Amino acid sequence: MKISTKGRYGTRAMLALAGKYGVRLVRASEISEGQKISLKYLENILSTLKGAGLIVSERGKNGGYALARDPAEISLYSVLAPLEGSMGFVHCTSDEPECENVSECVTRGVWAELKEATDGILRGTSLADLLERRNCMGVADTFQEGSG
Amino acid sequence: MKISTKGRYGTRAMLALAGKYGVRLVRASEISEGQKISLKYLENILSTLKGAGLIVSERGKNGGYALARDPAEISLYSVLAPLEGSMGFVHCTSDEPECENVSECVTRGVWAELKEATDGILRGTSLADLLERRNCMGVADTFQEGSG
DNA sequence: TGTATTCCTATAGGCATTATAGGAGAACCG
DNA sequence: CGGTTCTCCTATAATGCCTATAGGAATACA
Repeated sequence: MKISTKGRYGTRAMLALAGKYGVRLVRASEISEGQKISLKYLENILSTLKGAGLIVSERGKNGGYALARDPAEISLYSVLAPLEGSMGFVHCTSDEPECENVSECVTRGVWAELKEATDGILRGTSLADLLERRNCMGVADTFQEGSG
Repeated sequence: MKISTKGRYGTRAMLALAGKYGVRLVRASEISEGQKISLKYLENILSTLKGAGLIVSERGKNGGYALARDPAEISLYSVLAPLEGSMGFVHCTSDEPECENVSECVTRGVWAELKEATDGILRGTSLADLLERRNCMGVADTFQEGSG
């Protein structure tokens, strides 16, 4: 029932990039320092996000990362999905659509309901939505997170 | 994002008990064999469920387990909560209500939404509901589960 | 006294998550 | 060019939780 650190760190990194969308590239080290995430670990996460087509990058001096498209066009679902591996509460509602006992499985329906509900929320929330919330909160340029 | 084996096994065990509610006690070994769960592991799970007040037990010969109350009065949430440890998607929406960065935390609101949605479904689904679904499916007395 | 069962505590095993490391490749700049 | 700064790639270590197992004590009944 928990979102992994990859999912949470990745979300924060994406928000950091969203804050500079259309302005400039952001170095991994900037995000790492601002959010207190290990640089190397963050690199792995950014690599996954790039593989998913969510961000673009430029190497070399003055290089860095940027969102591949507008923050309003990037849902939380699309960020979490590649980082979490699979988004189901049980195996058989995500990776493998069925198992030999599907016809007798009473609980599968409930797990599927859970997935539908959460998928809906995550698909319906974009990075831009979250940025807007931040503005309403009148908070600074960082995206701190506690022990969570 | 996954429900642990404890949560899933526990749910199945509770369904097995629900099937005999008001009829007789059910031995752990019966459930273990019927559902292909290690007896010892199942004992641990049943112990947790008993600690949560969901089931009662009798020792000794002819002993066994039974639901503490009507299946209609036992929600899936109440079954999963003690087995899963905490039902939040992040730490700060379950165990610790707040962290020092709560005021700046943009993502917490979304994680809380997820929790509300799933909690609602799980609280709204009772063991009796699931039993009824089984009857509609015209299936036998067991609660098999696949790889999930 | 024997048998069947729950109950309690400790501990081992597995394995995914989490994180670190080192260096290769690429772009810029003087 | 050569130095610097950055991404990028692969491998591997460390951690910790989840999963499972084990042995035996307590209890009930016949």
